Amino acid sequence: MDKDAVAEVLKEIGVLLELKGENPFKTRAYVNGARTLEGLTEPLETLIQEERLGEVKGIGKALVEKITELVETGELEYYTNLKASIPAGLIEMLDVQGMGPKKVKALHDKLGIESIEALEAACEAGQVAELDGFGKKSEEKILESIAFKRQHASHHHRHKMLIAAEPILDDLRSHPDVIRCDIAGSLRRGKEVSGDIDFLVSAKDSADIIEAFTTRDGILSVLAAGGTKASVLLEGGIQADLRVVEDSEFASALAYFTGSKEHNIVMRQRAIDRGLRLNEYGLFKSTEETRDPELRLDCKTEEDIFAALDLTYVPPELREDRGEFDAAENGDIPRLIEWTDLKGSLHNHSNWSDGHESLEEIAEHMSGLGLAYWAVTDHSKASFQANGLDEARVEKQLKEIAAVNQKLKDAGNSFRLLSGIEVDVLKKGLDFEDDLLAQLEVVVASLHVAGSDEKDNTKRLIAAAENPHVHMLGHLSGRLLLERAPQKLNQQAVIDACAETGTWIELNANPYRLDLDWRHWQYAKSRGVKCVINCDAHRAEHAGFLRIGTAIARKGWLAKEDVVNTLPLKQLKKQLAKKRN
DNA sequence: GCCGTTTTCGGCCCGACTGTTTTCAGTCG
Repeated sequence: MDKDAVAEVLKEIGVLLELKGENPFKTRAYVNGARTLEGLTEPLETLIQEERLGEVKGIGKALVEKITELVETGELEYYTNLKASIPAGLIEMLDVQGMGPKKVKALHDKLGIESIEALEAACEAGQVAELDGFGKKSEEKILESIAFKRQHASHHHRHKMLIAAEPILDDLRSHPDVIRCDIAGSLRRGKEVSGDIDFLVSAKDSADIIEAFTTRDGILSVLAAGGTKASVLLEGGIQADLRVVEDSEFASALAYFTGSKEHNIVMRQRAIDRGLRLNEYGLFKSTEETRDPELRLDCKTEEDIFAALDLTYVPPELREDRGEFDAAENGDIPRLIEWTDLKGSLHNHSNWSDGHESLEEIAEHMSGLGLAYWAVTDHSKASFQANGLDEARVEKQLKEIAAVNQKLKDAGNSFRLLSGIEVDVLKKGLDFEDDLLAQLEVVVASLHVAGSDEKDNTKRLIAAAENPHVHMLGHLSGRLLLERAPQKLNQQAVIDACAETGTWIELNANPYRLDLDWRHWQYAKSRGVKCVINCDAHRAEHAGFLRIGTAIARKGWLAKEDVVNTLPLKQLKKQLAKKRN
């Protein structure tokens, strides 16, 4: 079992223990352990073999034993027994608004409720309101939440959130009463999916801002509206929250509402260690509960707060308690990549396979955006459903790309199309022979049809990485966010193979993929593996994915020099030639 | 369950809100 699968088991143990009513700090220890595993920059197998796993902070004796059992046998008796003792439906019930472990447990103990359906029926029958700690209102809220969950997905892809959020942000910023305004929450942290959009505003007077926010076009319903906060439901079932604060509180409120929760916990502990207290209202010279302005340190910006806690600034994308505190203490926070650093994309499609535009149209559009190059990597013949190219069509397309480039050159335009292929990684090997691949400037190898055997899938991808003509692996895990889980695969083993062979790994910037996942990039970077942020564009407007992919790369701690397609064309070509030599 | 030059036991982040309560437990972010 690989470390991600182990982490998933530990997280589930945490949830199960909560439902059992275990000590909350014990449940947290499991969740912390899971997150620690995800962030390891050394292979888990090595740590186990060398008996160094227990030296990792957050992993003690009990977790070492359990993790070792999982890695070595793929199973864990403790987990199997725990799972068997708790009905699966209880976990699902935690997703209902207002339902936490205690309430789920009470409903199970007293009414024998084990599923959302049973919960709904009990509410409708009025049984829930009879219980201690519940009432008529609880019953109504539970029914409302179940209905809402059925109608709307609980999370939304990043591009949908940005499209919904940015016009609102613009309007808030142009409101005369608004002093400062920003998006907070997971959207600001660059997360691949978010549950809601958080807006933070500082203003002298909040009433008019709340009014404007709750009455704008495109709002399905107002969920709550008070003096300083409001929640609305936008079209598409997206929830948006607004919080208005005093300008003197803006920095601490922005830090607080940006999170993550885990990051905030460490920040507050650092404050305590220095005899201070940090909350959303400020950083105070007191360890007692206070909002006294006299005791408040003057922090106008988030930078000031970090500085007061002896840290350099931590960009929002890194605030996940995955090593940012050590780095910020030592001045080792990298200068993260900006999307304007990118010069092109190396995995894209045209109307030769399942893309929308012709080669000429693509060149015109991408050149117009100010990019320097754009690789055309249509599907190979095994992807029949996508109109994949056979050998003869590849040869023909090569000539057409040369013709388009000649035209650009004659017109004095330095933009270039690069020839290429997204070659299928099949059970028997790559879909094309080496001599054909050698003729193409960019070769992306992608596993489109994975088997059910983890070892076999892993082996196939490692073999692809070992091919000297393959520059990079495309959308490694094959996941579709909120739709399809990753393929059965030992991603760490594939990353190791890429490190050894000098193969790049794509960060597929399609908002449904964002694959390789940001959680793996710190490890890949530590092994010296280079990243390529690719649009996997099927339409010209997909060039905009570069911005989303960059947010994920930043979350993975990547700097400009870690990403190959920040290079100008000449240097990129040199790097492309490197592996083949 | 984890952690520790003030500790191997007794801590473990913080505040608001909600609905249920006469003072608070549970949930949420």
